[in-house]
Amino acid sequence: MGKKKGQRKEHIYKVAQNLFRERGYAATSMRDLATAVGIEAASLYNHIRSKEEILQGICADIANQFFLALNPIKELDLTADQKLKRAIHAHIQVITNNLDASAVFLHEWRFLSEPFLSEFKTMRSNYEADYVQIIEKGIEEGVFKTIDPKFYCLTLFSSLNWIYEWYKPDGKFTVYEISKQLSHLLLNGIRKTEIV
Amino acid sequence: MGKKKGQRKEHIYKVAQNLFRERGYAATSMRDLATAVGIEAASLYNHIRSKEEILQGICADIANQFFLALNPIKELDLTADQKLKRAIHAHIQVITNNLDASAVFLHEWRFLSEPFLSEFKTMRSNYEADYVQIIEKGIEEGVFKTIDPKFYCLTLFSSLNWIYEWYKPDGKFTVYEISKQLSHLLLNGIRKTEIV
DNA sequence: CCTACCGATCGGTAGG
DNA sequence: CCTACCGATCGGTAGG
Repeated sequence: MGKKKGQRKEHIYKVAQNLFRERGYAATSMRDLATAVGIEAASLYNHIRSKEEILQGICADIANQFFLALNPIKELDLTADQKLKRAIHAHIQVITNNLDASAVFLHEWRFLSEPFLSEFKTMRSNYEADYVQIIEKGIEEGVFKTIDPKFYCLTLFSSLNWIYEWYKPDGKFTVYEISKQLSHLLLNGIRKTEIV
Repeated sequence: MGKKKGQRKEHIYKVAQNLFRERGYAATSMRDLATAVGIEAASLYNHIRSKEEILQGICADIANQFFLALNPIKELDLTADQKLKRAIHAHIQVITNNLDASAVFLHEWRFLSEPFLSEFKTMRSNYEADYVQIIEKGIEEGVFKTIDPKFYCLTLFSSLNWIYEWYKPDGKFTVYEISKQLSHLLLNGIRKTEIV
């Protein structure tokens, strides 16, 4: 019984992730969601408390996954560029394993109400700070150029967080190839002979 | 008289750009817009035909600006990396000169109805194709590594199109500095010694 | 540019 | 999980 109800809830979340991604959170009605699930709108409330609860669940889940992927890498005894490579790979894996949910996480978080909105922003700041730290260490070690760490970090994330837009699980690139090429590009650029 | 009405319309568009960016197109009501403008909701319709007409206007305007900025550069007799640098600078200028409108253009276009939606997608494809062409030429010329042009292009745009999120006109970086640093980063990476 | 109002749809609840 | 329904709000119109 409890198991069956959990499965249904799971299903509602999966469908919601897809609809919120495709149409946006605000433009997706509970009737849209119910129809896609195959039940009446009122019946949704036997499984979830509110529309926003679904959004909260999606955002918390993805946030958690990002930290679970990054935390072990932080402790490793590696040079900054190797550490950054691993972090990039971990981040890409979370996105490609959760295409719909990642898209919602990245674009629909602004519809969270307090205190979830503030929690989200704090969490995101912490995550970015971890990356900034790796980059700062790399500059100290002389592995990286003396670029502004925050600026580099924003550029890096923009590239990583765009992947859900074009990545296809059965496309021409594997996750490993994307990760390798993106790391290479952002670490070494595309120009053959560097002009200083 | 006609001039006064045009000014009001202009003002409605400016306010709409800001609201659509902050709250999203779907979550912004015509009453929100009217209140922010300082009139009643019904009065908006003396200046605009519909909510979507505003979105269409914003998207068309920004699309036009991107092409106006890029077209003259395409004809120039420059190496691919120099041409790409100029294109990047032009693209960044359009975004930083139209922060609200660019954000709407980049994220709210999916609420366009047909035929505007199809027109938008075609236009965007053409713009991307212009960049791909520059990159392909650079690979032929031996200026660029043999990276996948489409892949590089997507990464490039993701970095450029993220700028509106953090750029502040009175911030620590000028538009010229951002453009220079971003070109440098994406052309040369951040690693000091390239590992092949 | 306003008041007054339209039908449609919204998130959610009552009660079974 | 359903039928029936709530008050609120939506984009937009009529008429002045």
